[in-house]
Amino acid sequence: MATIAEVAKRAGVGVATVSRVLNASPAVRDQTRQRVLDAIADLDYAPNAAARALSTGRTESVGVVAPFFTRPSVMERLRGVSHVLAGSRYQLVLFDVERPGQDSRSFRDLPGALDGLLSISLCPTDEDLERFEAAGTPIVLVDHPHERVPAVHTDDVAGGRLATEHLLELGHRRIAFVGDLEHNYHGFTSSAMRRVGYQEALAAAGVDPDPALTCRTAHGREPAAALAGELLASPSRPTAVFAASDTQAVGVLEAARELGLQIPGDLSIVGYDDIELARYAGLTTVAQPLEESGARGAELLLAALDGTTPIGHQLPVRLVARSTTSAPGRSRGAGARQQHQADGRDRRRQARQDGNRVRS
Amino acid sequence: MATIAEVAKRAGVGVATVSRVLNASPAVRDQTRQRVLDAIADLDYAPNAAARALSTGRTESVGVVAPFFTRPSVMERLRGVSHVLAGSRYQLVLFDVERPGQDSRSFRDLPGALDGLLSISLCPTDEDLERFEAAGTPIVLVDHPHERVPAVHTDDVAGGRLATEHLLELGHRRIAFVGDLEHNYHGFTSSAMRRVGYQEALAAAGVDPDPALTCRTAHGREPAAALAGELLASPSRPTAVFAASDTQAVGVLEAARELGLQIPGDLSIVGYDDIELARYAGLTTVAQPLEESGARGAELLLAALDGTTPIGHQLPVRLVARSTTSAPGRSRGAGARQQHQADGRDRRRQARQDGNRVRS
DNA sequence: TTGAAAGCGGTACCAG
DNA sequence: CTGGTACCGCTTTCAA
Repeated sequence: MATIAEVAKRAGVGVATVSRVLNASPAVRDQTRQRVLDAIADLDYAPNAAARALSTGRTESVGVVAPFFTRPSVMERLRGVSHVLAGSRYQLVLFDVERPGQDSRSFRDLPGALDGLLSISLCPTDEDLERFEAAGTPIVLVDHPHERVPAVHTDDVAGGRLATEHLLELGHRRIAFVGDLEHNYHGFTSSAMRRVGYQEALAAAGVDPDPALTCRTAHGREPAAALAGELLASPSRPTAVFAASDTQAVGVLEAARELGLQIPGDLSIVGYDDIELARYAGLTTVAQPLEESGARGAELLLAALDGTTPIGHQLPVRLVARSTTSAPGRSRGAGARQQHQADGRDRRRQARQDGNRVRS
Repeated sequence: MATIAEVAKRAGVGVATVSRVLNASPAVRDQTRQRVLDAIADLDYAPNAAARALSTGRTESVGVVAPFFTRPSVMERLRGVSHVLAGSRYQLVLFDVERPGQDSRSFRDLPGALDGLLSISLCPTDEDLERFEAAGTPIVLVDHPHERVPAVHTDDVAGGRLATEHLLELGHRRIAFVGDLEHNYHGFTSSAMRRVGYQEALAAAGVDPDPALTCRTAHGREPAAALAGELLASPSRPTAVFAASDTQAVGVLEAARELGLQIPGDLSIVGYDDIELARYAGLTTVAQPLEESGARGAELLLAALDGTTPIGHQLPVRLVARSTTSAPGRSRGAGARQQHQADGRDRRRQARQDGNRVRS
């Protein structure tokens, strides 16, 4: 690979001039620039990114950390991020945080190696944050609110409430919750928040919560199916299940079918996220703009990289009633495209209408 | 951010020693090592990736270029790549090649900035290849065969044949093909190959091909739905459609339902890829191991990075009959879990059984 | 408008 | 085992 020195020599100029041409500096005579350009073409020269990074202190790349890359919801967010970043000069470096520990190692080294960081669903520790701040590396959070860091998030508690209220309104009283294990490292809290919303809604309706109906298991369709298998085999089985994610909801759906239960006649099911699959499974769910959240997060990060101080904001959630919910004991769907709007958006930011439009 | 020099000073040693500790060289007395380690901890030192890259010539990162990041099939492949890479020391730099041109720019600079490259579904030009070869940067292809470059691929022609034969066996004669536009830059050829398989199967069955039934449109559910809408409204509509991807098949499915057609009674549909959605849509499809292909590709690349010269191989495809196909005019599914096995694997490599196992 | 030279923060060779 | 030092390739003053 040719170096800048070779280009300079061939063009009969100094390396500084080549550098100027490379960086589109106006302070180069046209004639000179052309000689340099020719030399670059002749030598098939391409600048060395590492050398440039070392010299400038910037790497032209942003990191995206995402847990559970496996999850469709994360994939959809990533898609939004990728699209926005593809239009910028930054490269996207992906950190798949599947197992704990893996990330803490990375996080330490990251500030120096990256110009910015987008954290999806994960919340960096205060220590991590300090490190980034010290290095002047901006961070933006997606799917996790934060006091000090710009974040694009939704109100998971409100979402959980929404799902549960939908079931309550249909007449259900024995409503189970199926969510993730909550001893997550690094504050992956959405399932827990949705559970809180669930409990709030039950309490508000004066329904006595049955602890046996609040279930948690490893994320994924199969664990949820296994759990639901037991739950639904019980004589005191619930008439409805609110799952903290569509993936888990589909697991519950499978388990129910396995047991010969009619959906929604014998069991109503509400999911969360509205991933593409939910639409095809006809799943009633709490929808949030996944791809958009990623895109917004990336835009915020780009803005931060540009020197501005972006402020985060909340995206709306809404209930999408499909065919997995109905009144208990009935066999028809919830009927008439019933859609509750409930964006838990901060009222003080109500004005940001344009920023919060829901694509439907 | 602390530098190696500061650490050295604080530990009372030379920078070389610190570097040795950093790189786990055994040639350091334990006592000295400890002093250095302490200094590192005190200063909260983290090595600078750019400096290291400049010095060693290696960046510890591999690029993954993927077109149409939007496609579920690509996402599933990426998932496999990510999982394997997460277990290595390499970082994953993602290149989303949505629009042409975007990539050619990148490709030029890539060899220097990356230790290796994994190209998904895309085929680099010979020129690109030369550049990588010259830079000693290994490339591995996923979903695209190649003579000179290790690749993990499937036989798309065989897959197209498989789908079409399935329909022919059911008794269909008017079989349409719905695929991507074929004037793709950079050799994204799978749709075209599947079409060839379709045509071969028709010819082998002695069915006169009707050019009006071979359709191509932009990739995606909606374009396919629009196309199918016209195709199916025609009085001489086909009794079956083979779509070059599940996404397009779902579009056809929607269009058919829109027209009030019974599936599979009035129209049989076969997709391709067996993405997660296919399972829920009950779509008959040609399955290929998507996630596995990504994982395999990543393993190959890791092997190449390790100095070995890996050889690519072919992964099997098979038909999965679900409920969108039946004999023409009947209203039931294709029945008894009929599954054709047809991995178009190179017979000379037949021995590599272990490497080609199908997960079902 | 241009060139010389001093870093940027490591690695690795060469002495000792 | 350890330290000094010459690069790695580019950017960016500083002078000319």
